[in-house]
Amino acid sequence: MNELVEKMPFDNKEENIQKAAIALKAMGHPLRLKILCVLGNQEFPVMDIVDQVGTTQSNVSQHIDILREKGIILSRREGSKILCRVRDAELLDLMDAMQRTFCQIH
Amino acid sequence: MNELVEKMPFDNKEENIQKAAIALKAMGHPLRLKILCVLGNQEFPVMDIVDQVGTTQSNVSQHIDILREKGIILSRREGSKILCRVRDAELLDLMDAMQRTFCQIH
DNA sequence: GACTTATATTAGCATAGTTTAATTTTGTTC
DNA sequence: GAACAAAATTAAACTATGCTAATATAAGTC
Repeated sequence: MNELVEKMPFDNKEENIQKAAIALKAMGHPLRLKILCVLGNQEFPVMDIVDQVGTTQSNVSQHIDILREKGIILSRREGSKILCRVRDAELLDLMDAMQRTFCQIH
Repeated sequence: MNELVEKMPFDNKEENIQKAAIALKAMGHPLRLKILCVLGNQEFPVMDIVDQVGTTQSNVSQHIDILREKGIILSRREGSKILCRVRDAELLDLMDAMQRTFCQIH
């Protein structure tokens, strides 16, 4: 139809762009990214995260809520604690790639 | 020093987190992400991008400025046109990985 | 140098996101 | 069920972003 279509290696369907932008936006906040880094490939209670990131329980809770809402992290209750973890291994790999791409000297 | 340190596979140095968060935030906007998808691995004048993304020249110009400022895209003048492109191949690879991670059915 | 094309800049307004502080809910232990 | 611990919720204040419309700059053409 349009010769530009063939030249575009990246899918630019509105729906996909929206999805990706929502996820990137969720991760694109220093405190939320720090929460993700603290979690890494493990599962931690909210309390532990609060201790690591250096802000209030309320603030962490709100940011965790955003990450959960956007599907970046999962959480489950265990007794009186809520355990959080990064969604899946694929996302952990992506975080690794992000680190390499954005945190090296260019 | 602390047994948690060894358990953390992800670098959580403040400086790196800041850097990555800034980049992710820049990419985490639908219009900016669309600009990046339109660019792909090619170089295009601002005008072409405006035509593709469906908003005003002023708006595109401002978003391009943000992407440039955060080091996501590069641009150069050629005559009366400004040609834009995604920073480097590594970032293109990352965009590819982002697509896979965020745009597939999970 | 007037006209056109391409891009950038500015200011104002509207909306969204962030943090703080206080309160509430949920679960556990005695 | 009182007291405590863990997490969530709410509201208010603050800050940042995004968009529009208008204007400015820069280069190319006649």
